[in-house]
Amino acid sequence: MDDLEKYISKRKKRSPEFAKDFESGYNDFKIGVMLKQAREKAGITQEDLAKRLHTKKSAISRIETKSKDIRLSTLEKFAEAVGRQIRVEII
Amino acid sequence: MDDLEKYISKRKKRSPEFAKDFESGYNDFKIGVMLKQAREKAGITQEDLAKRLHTKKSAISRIETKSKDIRLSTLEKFAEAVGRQIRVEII
DNA sequence: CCATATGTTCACATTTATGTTAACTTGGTT
DNA sequence: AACCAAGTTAACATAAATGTGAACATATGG
Repeated sequence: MDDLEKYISKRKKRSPEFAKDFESGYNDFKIGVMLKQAREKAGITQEDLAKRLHTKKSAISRIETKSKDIRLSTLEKFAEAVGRQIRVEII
Repeated sequence: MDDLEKYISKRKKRSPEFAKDFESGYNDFKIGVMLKQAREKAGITQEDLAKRLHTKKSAISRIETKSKDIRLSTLEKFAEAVGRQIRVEII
């Protein structure tokens, strides 16, 4: 069980709401968690990231915790701002 | 050079507009091309697909040819409707 | 403890993807 | 040619992501 799965499992226990959304919807909650971890790994705060993306920390927080859907362009900008990249495959 | 690259190369030659957008923007044009190929490989028409997604063929066409951005949920629904799946990675 | 940095949540504004209809084009068939 | 299926494009409506500011919460160091 990797970091991502551990985090999700922990958060599910704390929040039945999160668990429900996570199971039922698309994988966007997972994406939020992945993005949060990518940012933390890069060692930057939400506010720093917000500045790089010319937005606000509240928007970053929303993406990482509450958003149920996200645009591909947002995903790409976020990833690039933390020094990463997005790969999308149709499998 | 695989099918996707061949198609893109051909379309670039025909349309400088497409070439420009394709190079500069995010990879959403590529996504459109990938989705189109996935649909064709599944052997269904835009209209059939539109029905499966409870939308119209014009919306499908727009996604495949003109859209510069797309929601993750739309991507996932499209892929599922042609019997495929989306994988998103942060690399 | 207090203070400060970091993150969350809410409400409303704005932007933009998507829904929808209709007209048009293209490609193939007879 | 005329016909038909499939795809494209444009215009406008609607829904939803994102922008923005403020208030609140939660850490974390002094």
